[in-house]
Amino acid sequence: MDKSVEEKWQRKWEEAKVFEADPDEREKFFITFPYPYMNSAPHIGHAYTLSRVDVIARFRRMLGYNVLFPFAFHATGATIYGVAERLRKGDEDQKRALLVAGLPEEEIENFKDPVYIANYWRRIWERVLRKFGVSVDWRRKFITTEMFPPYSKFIEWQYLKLKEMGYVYKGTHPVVWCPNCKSPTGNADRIEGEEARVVEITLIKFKIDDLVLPTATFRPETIFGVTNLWVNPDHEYGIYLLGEEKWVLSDEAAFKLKEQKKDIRPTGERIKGRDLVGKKAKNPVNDTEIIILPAEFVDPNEGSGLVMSVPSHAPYDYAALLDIKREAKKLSSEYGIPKIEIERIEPISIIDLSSEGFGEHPAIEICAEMGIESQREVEKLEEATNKIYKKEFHKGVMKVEPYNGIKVSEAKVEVARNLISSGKAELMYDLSEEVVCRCGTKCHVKVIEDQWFLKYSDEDWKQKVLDWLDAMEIYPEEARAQMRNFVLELRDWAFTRRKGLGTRLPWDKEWMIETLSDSVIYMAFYTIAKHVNQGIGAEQLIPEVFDYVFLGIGDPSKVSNKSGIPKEKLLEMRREFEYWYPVDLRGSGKDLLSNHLVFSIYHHVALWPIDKWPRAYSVNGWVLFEGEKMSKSRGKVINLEEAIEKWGSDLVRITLASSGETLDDVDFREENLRTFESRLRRIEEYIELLGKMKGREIGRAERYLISRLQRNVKEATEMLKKTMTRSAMVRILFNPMNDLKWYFKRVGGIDKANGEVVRECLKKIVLMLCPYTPHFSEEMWSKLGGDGFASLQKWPEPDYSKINEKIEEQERLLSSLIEDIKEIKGLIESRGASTKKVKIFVASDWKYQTLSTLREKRNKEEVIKELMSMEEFRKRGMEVIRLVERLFKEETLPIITREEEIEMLREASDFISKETSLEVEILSEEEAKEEKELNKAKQSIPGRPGILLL
RNA sequence: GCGGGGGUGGCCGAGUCUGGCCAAAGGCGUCGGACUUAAGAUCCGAUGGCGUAGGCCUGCGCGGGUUCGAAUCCCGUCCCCCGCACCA
Repeated sequence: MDKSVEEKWQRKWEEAKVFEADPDEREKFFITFPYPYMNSAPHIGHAYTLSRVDVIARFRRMLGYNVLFPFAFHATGATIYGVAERLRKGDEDQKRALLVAGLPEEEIENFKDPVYIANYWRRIWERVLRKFGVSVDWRRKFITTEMFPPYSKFIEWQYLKLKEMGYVYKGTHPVVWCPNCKSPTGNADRIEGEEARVVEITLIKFKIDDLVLPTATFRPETIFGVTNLWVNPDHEYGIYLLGEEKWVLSDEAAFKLKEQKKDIRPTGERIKGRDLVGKKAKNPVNDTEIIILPAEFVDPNEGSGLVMSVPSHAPYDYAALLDIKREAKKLSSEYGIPKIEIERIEPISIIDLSSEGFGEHPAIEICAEMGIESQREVEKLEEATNKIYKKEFHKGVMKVEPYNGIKVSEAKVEVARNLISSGKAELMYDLSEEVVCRCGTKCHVKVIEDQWFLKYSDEDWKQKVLDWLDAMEIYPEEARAQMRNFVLELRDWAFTRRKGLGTRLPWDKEWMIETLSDSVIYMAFYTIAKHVNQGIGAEQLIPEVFDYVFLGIGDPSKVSNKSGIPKEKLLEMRREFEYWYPVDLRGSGKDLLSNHLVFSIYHHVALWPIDKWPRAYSVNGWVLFEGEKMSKSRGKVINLEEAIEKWGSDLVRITLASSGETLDDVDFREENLRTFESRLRRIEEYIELLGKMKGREIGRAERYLISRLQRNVKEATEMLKKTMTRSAMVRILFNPMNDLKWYFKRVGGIDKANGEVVRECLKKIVLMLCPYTPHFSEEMWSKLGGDGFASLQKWPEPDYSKINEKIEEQERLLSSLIEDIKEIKGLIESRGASTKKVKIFVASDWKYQTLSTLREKRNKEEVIKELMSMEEFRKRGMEVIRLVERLFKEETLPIITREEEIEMLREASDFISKETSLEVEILSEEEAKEEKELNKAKQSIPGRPGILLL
């Protein structure tokens, strides 16, 4: 599509303010796209979701809705801020990344200012989106953060509201922390340990008098099976004060605990691991004396640096025990432990795993099975540990009091809770694997204090969200379950950050409201953004204004006095909000499924009554380019503006919007784009050829074409209502084009086609394409002599009365007849014979009678009985029965009558002749004479005449 | 680990809820033909295998089962993808 043509229509739309939406008497449709983050230019990934949203917006507009599609820009968060900061520090990698992404060199200096960055991309976004032809009402644009103070006022109002309602509280929580960057380290900020998670470890306090030996474990329930403790003899431990208690800890563990806000102080005393060996500690659950033994597998970096030994259920412990026993003599002399103390250690079985075929000591069994004999067989031990851990966790049952009979998975939680609450254990956080920050520093878990939380765990609140999730429309349907489960698992949300751009928490200015939390209800802001942009100052946007406009609380005169906003304006804003809200459809990528979209429901549910909650969500997958994942790091992101320059907006739009409609990722391929290009070109050709189409008749072929078109219109309409932009495309473009092709062939050439019928057909196709290819459609619409903008035409209404099942069936029968003839012809000719003529025998009348009897009865015996009661059938005997048997196998019985079939074939005989290059003769079964003819004629059934090739 | 979703023809992708019209829509690709000096584009046709008459065989991850009949329902099994919070 010619670029200048696209620009022409964009200009015309703008001049005519086609997409500026204000309240009126029509039914409204409010559609939104999550505002994009301003750290890059739009790429085809954005454009995919965007094209789908715009298709729906334009479709709804054509359906007669007053459609509002606004747009805004998101700048909240630490990413933009981080880019600027890294540039200020002279980070070359950052600079290179920006240049690779296409940023002009001279902008680098400017990019040291985060506000500049956001504004820079924002200008580009708006420019590109206009080129993309999205039907946005730009009067309502805005950007988040304190860059645009009215927005901050809006956010402040929201959080004051939530606090008032008791949904906000202050607490602590653990994060993965980089001590160098002094900030939490998200998955994307890590060179190592992207999958790492914060895990909870129980530190169980064994004691030697008042000295605490905390052993770290993931399996607190095994405390009942402890036979000894393990210490690394070569390691030096420190003695720390934890509150009132004296703890033996590796220094690493002490550091971790300190970062986790435990009250921990060094005493300066040190103790060697080997000095602990042979000592006896008390098991806190039963006061038994537990001997401390040396083991080299104990890693001071993990947990506390001390471990309890449960050889019955932990392969490592059993393997170490084997080592120890083997060297009992040596140990005895080295550490002065009586040999007997070592020899008499016996595994204590506490978990029943017989359901999995294990006996008393699963760890021993698996070690034997895998041939593990020493703690040095690390690889095997890891595998064995994993296996046993999983099996016991899922299938194991406790067999010691007071947990006898309880599943391990439950006992584990119980035991830990009881130990901790009775002061016999402490909770410690650790990482499931090592994490290294992008800056190269090793990370650990830090507990952040004074953090502000949104109480998403609140039962009533959560329940309301779940209920609404069941009630609202979600496309595709499978997204619903995902969101639902996310809500069920959702804990409280830490919604403030120390760093980045955003809006400050109004009552605690040290904190910024984080990026997902300031974007939950901003769709409401669109409804008034137009007025704000016309000159309402941030200082006028006092909470009372929002209370009134969004919630209808307060007296407009008083609010006007206090805020200085004219009362009329306030009333208008209120009316506008009432008119547009709620959001009718929010279309997004699947990345927002398990966060933003859910949070948005949460906040709507909290602040508004049910009639303002979001009506529908539509979610789609990512875009691959030529089968490959786009990735910023590899510089393989397809910039939207470049794509538009290269291919034109319409082709990019239609290719994207037609590429998918589910959560699966889609593939953007140039070859697909070329397909659309060729189909569009063909439409244009057909339009140009309209003058040559001289047919006047409305015959079978025309009725078929019209019927098929109506069917496609109907299906496309239904699909677009469900945001199925891909499935709809098949009905809008591919099917109709194939039908037209058939039609032209059927009537014997373009010049014989009925121009008026084709024109109507093309008009409908052009209009239905308009949401996808608005520029092209506008251009074709004017070529077709249509009035006004195609974008503002009425969406073709399916005319059910023109859907003609009979005609469709007849054309189907015709086409399969031709296929059959061709197949036979091919077979004959493949052996060198030639063909010249086809005789077509329409079935005898009694066969049609059989068919209609069959259709009424649907029961073989009855049908046969009834037919056999008639002399005419009886005399045919087996022939009738065979036919009934055969028809019974056909699931769809033709609805055609004999007369219709004959008429259809007569009418189409020239066509058949042309298609098969054979002379055609239509006969009835009774007209068959010689044996060859009789044989073939006999095979005829209704809808499927006998064929004889000569 | 927990949760969600999948495995369909050379590829992408419908169909699965509501079993039969499904050798399986649509698109891509491939092959043959037309056009062209040629290539490309475009158009026409074919595209699971076999087949001297419209048929037959195989087939929707794998193995079983239910049924007159299964891509569709049930059981088992293997494999793959996505999310899991301080990244937006």
